[in-house]
Amino acid sequence: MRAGRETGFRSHRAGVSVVTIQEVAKAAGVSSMTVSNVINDHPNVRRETRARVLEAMTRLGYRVNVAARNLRKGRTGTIGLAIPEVDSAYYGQLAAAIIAAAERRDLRVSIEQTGASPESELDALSLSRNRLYDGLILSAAGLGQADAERLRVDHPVVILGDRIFGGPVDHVAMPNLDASRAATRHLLSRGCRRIAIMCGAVEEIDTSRLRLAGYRLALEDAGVPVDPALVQQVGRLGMREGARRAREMAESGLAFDGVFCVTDALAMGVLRGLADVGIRVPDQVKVIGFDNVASSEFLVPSLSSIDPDHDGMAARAVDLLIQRIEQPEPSTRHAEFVGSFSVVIRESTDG
Amino acid sequence: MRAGRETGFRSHRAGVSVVTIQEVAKAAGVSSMTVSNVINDHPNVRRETRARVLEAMTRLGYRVNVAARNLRKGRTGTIGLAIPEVDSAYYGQLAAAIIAAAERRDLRVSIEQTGASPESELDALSLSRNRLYDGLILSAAGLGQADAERLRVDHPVVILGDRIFGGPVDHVAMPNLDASRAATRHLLSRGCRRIAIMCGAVEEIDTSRLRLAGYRLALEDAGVPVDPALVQQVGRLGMREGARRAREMAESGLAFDGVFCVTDALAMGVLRGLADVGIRVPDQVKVIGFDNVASSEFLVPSLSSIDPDHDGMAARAVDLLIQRIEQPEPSTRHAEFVGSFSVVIRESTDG
DNA sequence: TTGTAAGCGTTATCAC
DNA sequence: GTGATAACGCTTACAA
Repeated sequence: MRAGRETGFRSHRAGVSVVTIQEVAKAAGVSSMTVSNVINDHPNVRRETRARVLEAMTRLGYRVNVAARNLRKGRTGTIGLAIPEVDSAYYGQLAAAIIAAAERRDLRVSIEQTGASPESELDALSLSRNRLYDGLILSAAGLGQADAERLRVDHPVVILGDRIFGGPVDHVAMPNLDASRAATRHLLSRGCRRIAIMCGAVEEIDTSRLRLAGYRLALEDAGVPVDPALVQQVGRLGMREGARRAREMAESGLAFDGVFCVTDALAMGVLRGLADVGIRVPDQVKVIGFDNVASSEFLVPSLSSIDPDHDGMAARAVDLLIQRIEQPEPSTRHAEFVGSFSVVIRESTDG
Repeated sequence: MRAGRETGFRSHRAGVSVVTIQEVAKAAGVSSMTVSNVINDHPNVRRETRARVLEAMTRLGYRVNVAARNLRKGRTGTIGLAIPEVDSAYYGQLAAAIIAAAERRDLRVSIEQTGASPESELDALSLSRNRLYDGLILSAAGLGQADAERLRVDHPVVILGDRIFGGPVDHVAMPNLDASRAATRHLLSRGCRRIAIMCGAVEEIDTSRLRLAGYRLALEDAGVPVDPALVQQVGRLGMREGARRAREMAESGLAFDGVFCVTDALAMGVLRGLADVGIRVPDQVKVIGFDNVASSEFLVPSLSSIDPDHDGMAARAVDLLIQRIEQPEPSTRHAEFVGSFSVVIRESTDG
């Protein structure tokens, strides 16, 4: 294991030597502390000394060992972001917003994919508690209200999403109810009276349940009866499911003149499914989605949608996490923040 | 800094105690080594001892300190994946494929966004060399052939992409030339004779240049002259640029009956742009993309595309990286792997 | 302005 | 099967 300590070299792997701060110090004729001070831009180093150290660092090819630094500092400068999938437009955009917000606060972000399983989400939590990250932003899709207590950890965590409210953690949520109500109201304002909603299962408190509630409120506001046949629940909130269900709805003879989809992915599928069966959007049926993913603007017809304030939510989540990291006051009450939204009107409802 | 060592508690942050292996050891009446052996599932621990240790661990709420372990082991069990953007369908799918491949090899993946800037890409490289990751898969978009030498590092790196060939690193590339030739040939086979290509600037060796070369070859194969007016270079390979340029092409009076777009994002934009000016796809113009992103199947019309073997490329990249990690033979020749592809025919070329 | 000493929490080594 | 010891490479605290 030891290989020529005297020579000033140690190796982890055959043939590859690792330069330490000590070796730089020896080469520059200073102590290791001075090297450390140079690395960390501490003021109390003479220009000349600094130059000598820097020269030695370059010459030897020195690289900090982040693991050692993290161990010593008890901080990593990195936060974890756990999302269900990296290959979805929505979570991609969310991740980009979080990265941007964290960067402004000099934090790195490490993205972790959970596949929406409760186990993986708890794993991510563990890793964070294991001091791999200074804190974790968890976009919960697998864990539910019943698991709220498991989030009672002595480590900074912010929950993003709609499955856990009032838990023992800070929480940033979407404006589900109001936004869905507005989306449905928009369809009503365009003359729709038989408005379907396409959502996921609503056993738990989650995105689908909240958005369904908004839909119902809007219909009640307008005095339009809620027809259970128009509540279409699908297994996954993806394009394939949206397309298939839209075709089924049309072929079953169900009468509808509008569809509110709880995600843009579903809505993209619906546009496709309606095209398959020759239903014209927006002439015969109007469609609105939720999330305003980047591609919605470029679909044919372009897709009306709810634009949630990704950037605002991301900034808030990062802020909350940083607060917890810097001042972990276990007794502090936990924040619940709900983002804002706007209705983006495009061709799919503009007929 | 020290807070009641006697009580068995130490704290990094006010009010938050951190349980160490030592404390578990004391509580279980064993040495810290035995605890370590239990944690790491070493065989040489008596069942009874193991039980006692596990009980103490649970009782005290022990969590490994990953930083300490990484420092001691010289390994992190994590590889870095540096991609230009996390909010693009293509890179999202690529990341998902890499994560899946790495998971099969018991490696975690940390995703890093570079924004396609050379500096960020070199940053990612540094972090990896700083032993934050065991190795790095770098999807280069900012660095070019001229920077190849900067990749000569004593640390495992695999380059993914088309901007650096024959560099001092392992390299996994797309089948650009053949696939573009096949895409163009497909348009020819559907009767197109005035085929435009939409690509990025081609100053350097990169995706656009290689795909343009494939396009030219296919035309030459078929004896169709290459009209420079049909080579449309745009600034970014995104939807917005595709849409704008398609409109401009149509409005300028340029005659074309097919468009080969070097990314599906461009192609989505083109479909939109052509719709804006009332050109019917595929009747008047046929369109084919490249990448076969998930949404292409659901567009109206659905988009023909080149399906690169993401999974195969991802698996290969991870394999190569693992080889380098496990047996860092600096002298080994560097591998160049080119993936396979298939042409996926959909409505946009099927008229 | 610079150096000394100690220790962050873990695991490899080797002795028992 | 278990334990004592010594690092891993770095930075905080304090002394010079």
